Amino acid sequence: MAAMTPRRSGASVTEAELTVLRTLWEGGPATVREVLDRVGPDGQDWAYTTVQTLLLRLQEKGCVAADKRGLAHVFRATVSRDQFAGQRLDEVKDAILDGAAAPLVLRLVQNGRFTPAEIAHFRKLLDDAEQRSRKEGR
Amino acid sequence: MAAMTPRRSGASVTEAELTVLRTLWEGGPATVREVLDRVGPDGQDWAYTTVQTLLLRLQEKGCVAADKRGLAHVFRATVSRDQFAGQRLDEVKDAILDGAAAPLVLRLVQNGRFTPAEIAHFRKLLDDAEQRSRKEGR
DNA sequence: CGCAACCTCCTACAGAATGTCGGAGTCGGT
DNA sequence: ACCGACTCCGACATTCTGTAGGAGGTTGCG
Repeated sequence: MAAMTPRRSGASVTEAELTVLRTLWEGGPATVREVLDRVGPDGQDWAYTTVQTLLLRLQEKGCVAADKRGLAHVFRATVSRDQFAGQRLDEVKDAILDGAAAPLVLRLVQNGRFTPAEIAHFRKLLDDAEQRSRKEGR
Repeated sequence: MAAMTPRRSGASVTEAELTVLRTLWEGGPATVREVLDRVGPDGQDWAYTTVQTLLLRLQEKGCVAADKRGLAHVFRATVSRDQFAGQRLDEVKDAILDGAAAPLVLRLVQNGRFTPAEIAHFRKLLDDAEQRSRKEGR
């Protein structure tokens, strides 16, 4: 019996890692200890090295980068929250819908709450999209 | 050192499982052997029981159901492709963006290609969304 | 100067998740 | 009774995840 084929290379940030990543998005760059302090109030009772490992793995996955400040490393997210969500979104779109975006837009717009400004923005984007499809249409 | 905390209850269909699920979406209900025949051309050289296991696990996860036809089971997806993608979408939205849908709509509409009909539909939905926000606004 | 307080790097490990079956037992037709 | 197709149950090698421990370097302070 053959063994499991190697897992996909890139992404796939885990739950715990995501928790850490979120603290960076929400509170900005931080050292291991700072992250530890940030998640503490949320019930995460991790050991110092646990946070460190998580940050390390996140670094290997390219989601965070570290700068030296004195002897400590200051970690910062290298992808914005929106970019990150966008990647995940594309994975869903491509892996499940073969790239079809319409069903997702549909759901999002039907269930979501948006500010008038956001709605106006979307209208504008739709105009652009319409232009694109018209232009490429012939 | 404590062990890993139990994984989230519901979803989380794996790669291999998704491959199987897709054959059901694309080719309709099928028996183990039929699924096997469907994935063969795509390079998947699985053993009969492998497909069976995948289908079984998918059943446990509630994504497919089986009906008896003679002695064989005919499996069918219990969630549509769109529903499934929608769930995944919501996971991304909630886990990463705390429920904010706007960034996702933005990306989707900016990068996607849509037919005039789809665009018209989206416009309509935006009108509805606007109504909702207006009504609830005061 | 020597120690306490921090930090980093490397290694470890238990349990769950995944991918992949094998084999025993059952059912229907020839 | 035998063959082929099916199902059910169990198994296992790897990898992934969560969670650390411990050795060893820095540094400010009494």
